[in-house]
Amino acid sequence: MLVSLAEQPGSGYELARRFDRSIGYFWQATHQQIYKVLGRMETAGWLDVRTLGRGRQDKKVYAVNPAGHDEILRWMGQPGDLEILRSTLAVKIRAAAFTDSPELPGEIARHRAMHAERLAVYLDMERRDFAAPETLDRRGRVHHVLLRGGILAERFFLDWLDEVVQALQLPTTTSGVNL
Amino acid sequence: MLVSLAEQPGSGYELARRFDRSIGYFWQATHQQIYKVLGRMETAGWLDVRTLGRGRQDKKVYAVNPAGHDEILRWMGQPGDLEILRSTLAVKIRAAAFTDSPELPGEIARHRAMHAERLAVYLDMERRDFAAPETLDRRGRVHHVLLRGGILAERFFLDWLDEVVQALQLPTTTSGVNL
DNA sequence: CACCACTATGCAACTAGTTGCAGTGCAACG
DNA sequence: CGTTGCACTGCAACTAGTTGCATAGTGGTG
Repeated sequence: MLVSLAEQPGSGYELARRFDRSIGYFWQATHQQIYKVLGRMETAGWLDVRTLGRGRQDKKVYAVNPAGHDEILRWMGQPGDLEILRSTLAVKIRAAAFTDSPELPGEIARHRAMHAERLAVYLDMERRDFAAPETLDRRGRVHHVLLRGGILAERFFLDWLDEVVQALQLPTTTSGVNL
Repeated sequence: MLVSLAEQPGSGYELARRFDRSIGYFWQATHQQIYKVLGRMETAGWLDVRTLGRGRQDKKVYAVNPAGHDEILRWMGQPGDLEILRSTLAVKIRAAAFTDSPELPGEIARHRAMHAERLAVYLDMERRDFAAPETLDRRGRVHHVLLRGGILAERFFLDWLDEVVQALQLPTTTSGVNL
């Protein structure tokens, strides 16, 4: 999976930061996870490494080699799992059918606010980097459509949380216009 | 987390099946996972067990006791992680910026079809079980709003995949009207 | 009555992912 | 020129979750 990201070479650290952008909405990984996978893929022979040892500071730059490229194609060829959605908040809401937790409304509001903030960030990115979608090349269109996924996802969460607030007849604290 | 589901008593097997319904859209677990967590929670003293041993067939019915109920309240009191979205398909799409995989369009169509099918199932459930939302009690409203989450989620996936198809200028294979 | 599907539980071994810690070297701030 | 912050890598120990297997009773079909 990380293969697809080492596609454009870089160090583990850079990869971790890149995760926050491009596909952070659809896949998340800590730097630990990345270093582990990087190591595994190196021993599998899919990556080439150059160690830039200026001084004693070691920075390992990984690049996908032909074997790695083959592996990507093989992986893309086989069917993958359906998208996974996971929400502890939903479980808490479920529990609200039985239990009365005074903190739940606040928690819902918190989630709503965070999703709203993310949406704002993503929309900003879209405005800045993808102002003219028609002029984009394939690479640009791919990046744009992934960002679109992030935007639609956040909108989904907001819409849903608004329905939740309504259904539980909670005070409409921070609900407002989305777009 | 499973606590909230053992709220209405049942055996591990029943829990696993219940997962497929109520909150399957927001949390998934195999029966293995459930048996493990059930065991852990029993030793933690949050559950009471009655073993129905008709013949030698052992069926363990779990029920949350007061200590378990306290634990649920405690858990609901602390802030939880943001909703997590995870899609290997998105990673493959990302890879499509560099690589040309002949199977990718089919894979996208497959995912789209599966999401469409799920959406149809959920809408059916809504039509059958929640025809008159105004008449629902708290419990019913909670179940309904969770189902709404599933519906909105599937719609989000469909919308997004349609954008993907358009962005990659793939033949519009199975795309159609959603609702 | 042989076979299959379903209800029902669980172990063992594994992979994936998280958390906490720990270190280095560089650049900027005051 | 000491401290802070950040780029950079990694180990060790853990929790979560998956996969494959084993087992057993029950009810229905051909």
